[in-house]
Amino acid sequence: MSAQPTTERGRQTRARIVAAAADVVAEKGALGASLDDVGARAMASRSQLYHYFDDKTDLLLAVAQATNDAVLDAQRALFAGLDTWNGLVRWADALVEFQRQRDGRGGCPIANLVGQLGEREDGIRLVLASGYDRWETDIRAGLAAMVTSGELQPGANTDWLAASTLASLQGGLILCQARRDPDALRRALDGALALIGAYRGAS
Amino acid sequence: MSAQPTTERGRQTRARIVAAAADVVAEKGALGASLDDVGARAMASRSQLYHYFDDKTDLLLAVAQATNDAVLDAQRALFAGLDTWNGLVRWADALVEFQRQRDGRGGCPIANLVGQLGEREDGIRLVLASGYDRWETDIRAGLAAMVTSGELQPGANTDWLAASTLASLQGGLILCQARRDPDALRRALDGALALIGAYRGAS
DNA sequence: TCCTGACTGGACTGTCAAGTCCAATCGCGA
DNA sequence: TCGCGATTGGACTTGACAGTCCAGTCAGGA
Repeated sequence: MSAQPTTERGRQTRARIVAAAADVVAEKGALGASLDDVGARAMASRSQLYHYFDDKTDLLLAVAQATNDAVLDAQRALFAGLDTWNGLVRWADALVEFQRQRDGRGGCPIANLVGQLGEREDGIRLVLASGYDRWETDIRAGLAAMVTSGELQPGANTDWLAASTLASLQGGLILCQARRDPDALRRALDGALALIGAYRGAS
Repeated sequence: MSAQPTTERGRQTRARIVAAAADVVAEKGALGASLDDVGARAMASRSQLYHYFDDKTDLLLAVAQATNDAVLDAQRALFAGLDTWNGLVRWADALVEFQRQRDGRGGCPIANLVGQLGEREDGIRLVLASGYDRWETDIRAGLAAMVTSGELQPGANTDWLAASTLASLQGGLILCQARRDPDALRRALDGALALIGAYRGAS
């Protein structure tokens, strides 16, 4: 069984390993990432890796959790504004702008892990699914607030709209990634916005 | 340079290798698929692999092309009906039903390859992007026919709607794959249908 | 101070996979 | 039939990587 660090030094070492592993996985893929790479980047020896993690799969599980946190934390400020139409538009604009800065490279880190490990590591798949759940919940909360404030009509199905919006985002990111074309994400999100916009209050 | 087969026997061997490789890649992932696995499944020796393909990357390129063809060919009959609203609904229903039969497993084979190889093999990424282009083109052609027939309003932007629909489908498939929940795809496609539906003729 | 458990260093092993090589066989065209 | 290029068999080389092992060092509590 992998040991939980009990000292401050141990916590830092474990955190360094996970951060390094996330980097290496992003760069070389989950299967292509070697523990030698991870150890070198984390300035940690082999025994440290096996002190804190059972095996490579256990480490990848931690990487999946860290990836969820990174993706969602990066949007935290924008999520807070999702309770107004303008905030929703700003969120979409920011996502597109981010892809533009990266020239359409990279796609969604969570989706990449799903593609690499989703069919082969059920535990990791579940972690990634929980990341999507959190994402969808944040979107839904914003839409629900817009219903409460009257900015969206009371009849708007926020469960469905949130699910559909996250799907548009994820699909837009894949198309953007495959084509290196941020406009693909732009079109996808414009579709999601148009769908939500159909429920805007008459006011 | 990899040799193109000139005899019938050679063509069959090459085809057997690509089919076997596609199977193994689907099962174990692109990096996890070993040439020994592929050779065994294709009843082909190591020299046969290297006779028809430069290296593993070259083989994976052929697998990507075969995957495009498989995904699009499987929908060919449904694509033909995309020129009516009912045909569009049937297409969506068939995609959801297919995921139900698989218990939400597998996701989109093209998207899985993007996640595994998109950031590391540019040639393969381009092949996969061309698969998406063909897919989007088929959807767009159906929508354009609906505009021509008057089933959609003349102002409907078929480029945008096709791109947005494919994104909803791809995103729905990823969410379905991560959660093992075909309803995630259902909600995503319902979003796409609702967006298109907003442009249906007044008739 | 000293003891103990947490933590660390790094060599070592066994396995497996990509790619090479050469000899052998097949079958079409002259 | 004969020659030759296309095709095939499979052993071999080389390197990389996951996981093991043991001998340490560190630091906080008694």
